Amino acid sequence: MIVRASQLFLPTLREAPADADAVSHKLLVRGGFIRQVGAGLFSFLPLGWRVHQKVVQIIREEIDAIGGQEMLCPVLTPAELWKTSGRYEITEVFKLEDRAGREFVLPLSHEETFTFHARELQSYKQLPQILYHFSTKERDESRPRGGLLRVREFVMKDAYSFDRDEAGMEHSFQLHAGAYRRIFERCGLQTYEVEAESGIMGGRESWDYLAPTGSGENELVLCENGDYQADREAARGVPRTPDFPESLSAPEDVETPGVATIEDLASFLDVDAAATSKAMPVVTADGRLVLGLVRGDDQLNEEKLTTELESGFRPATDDEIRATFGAGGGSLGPVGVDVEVVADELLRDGQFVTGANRDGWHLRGVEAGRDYQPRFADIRALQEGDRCPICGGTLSIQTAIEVGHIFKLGRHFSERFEARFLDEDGREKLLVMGSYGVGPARTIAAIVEQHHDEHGIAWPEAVAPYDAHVVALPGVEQQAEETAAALDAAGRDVLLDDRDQRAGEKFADADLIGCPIRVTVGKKTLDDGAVDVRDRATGDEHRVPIPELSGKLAGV
RNA sequence: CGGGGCGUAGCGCAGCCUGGUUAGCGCGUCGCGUUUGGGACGCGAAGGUCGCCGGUUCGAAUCCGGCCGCCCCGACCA
Repeated sequence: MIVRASQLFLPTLREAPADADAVSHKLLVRGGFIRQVGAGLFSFLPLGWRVHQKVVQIIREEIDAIGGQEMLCPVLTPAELWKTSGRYEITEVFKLEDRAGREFVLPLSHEETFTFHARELQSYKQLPQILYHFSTKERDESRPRGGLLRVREFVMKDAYSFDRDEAGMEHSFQLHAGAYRRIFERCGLQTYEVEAESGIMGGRESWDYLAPTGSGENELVLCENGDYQADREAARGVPRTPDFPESLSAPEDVETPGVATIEDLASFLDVDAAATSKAMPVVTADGRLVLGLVRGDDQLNEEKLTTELESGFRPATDDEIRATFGAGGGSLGPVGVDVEVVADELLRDGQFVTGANRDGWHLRGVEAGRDYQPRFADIRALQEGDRCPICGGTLSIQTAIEVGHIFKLGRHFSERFEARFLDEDGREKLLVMGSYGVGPARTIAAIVEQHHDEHGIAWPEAVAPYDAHVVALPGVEQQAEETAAALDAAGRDVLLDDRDQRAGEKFADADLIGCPIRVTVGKKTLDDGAVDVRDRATGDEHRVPIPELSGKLAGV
């Protein structure tokens, strides 16, 4: 196929839009792949949609290969389905009514609808099943950001597996894990498969696929020796051992005027920050006030505490703090107050400095178990400098984009929808489900984050908008056409830049758009009856006679 | 949801503080000419409800109030 740039809707920009921050956002907009319509809302222009479709096709092939069956469910969904599942209350769900007042939901994924259909599965003989579709998802995000990284509307491939038992679900889950690895590999995207934090739903196992990038919302933890990888939210690191002062037989008051932060406290008392503790009062969804306690040099991991409390929570207000502890924020501690204390595991052994619940005072030598009775849990966030839990190697943290997420759902939805089947033993049982999502747009953003230089994008072949970009310089239009035709005959999709522009501008656009090879046709080369073939990613350039083009392409 | 920033031609911006010609600049666009292997040059031209509504004033892009939109940070570090 040959497409002429002179007739293509391909508005490239010399400068990045002022509101773009992420590299992928800037380059996709500048290259004429996408345009913003509103916050978190993007149109895919012709070139962008070609890339999107290529990613979609790769996903389709890999999911089909594990037995997936493509179908299509509606976006507009009766609210009743969501009330049945219990997800109607989720804040990010878009809700609307028709003119008769009937309630609808715009789904953020399609578990409800697929489970609704799965009720037609009646016998174990029909299992397992993998059903999927590509469809538009809507999310009322509090804050869209980073171009394609977090949006309010996007196409997602979501697949659902239905099995007769856990073993079947495990098998379906592993099939998808394999498919996902192949999908990202084919897209030229480096990803890491990590266990995800299950959060408020609790108990469900899920894996994330994280692509390390320059910008993103996730943090990937990697061991220098390659034997450990995790999402920072769920990562287990081995922290350093604190330098404890001499222990005391009982807590001792110490006056600390004006000391509000851990840093101040450590230097004022001349103790290791790791030998202090930090108290964070929170209020759970059902109104309980809980004191979260972590080591002074640590940070609380909100997800972990949510899991531990089996409830979401918010920070306590100043008034609540004052009423419960009799002191302000900087002087709180677990001793002598009647509140539930959840202490991090690291506070189990040793003596720590804590707030005294008296403004301007702290306590030295506070010991869990002796001076207060906490519930212990792992609620600290992993931090740079922690050691690998497997080999003791150094852990690094880098930003990443979550491009895929696969869940073992179990019977959560089948129970609510009463999606049962008759098993071999004659008993009626609930379907055991899994769900598997991947976003092509996010995948594209991640690919750009991983494959670009200062001039623009360098697409991996499998997802490039066109295989070759033929730059036709003035005076050799005829030969440029012949070159494009030769590439086309060799089965390549060709973008032929036949615009009446200067060479520099065409080269700059070619670099920006990022097709894997650029073929320059100009007077300089024509004496040899040849063209210059340049590899976008490496910059290598070779002169190739036109008749040999199709044969030479593989080894540019 | 909290904080900060921004909104002036297709894109990127200045002007606003200190109100007063016909609202500018660069890029892009259109026409003519010269050019033509890394974003050329000359001449000419088009293109603006200064985000919206209201107020102050003889006079508002500029000052005041309200609203809308967009971006960034935060929504653990008490």
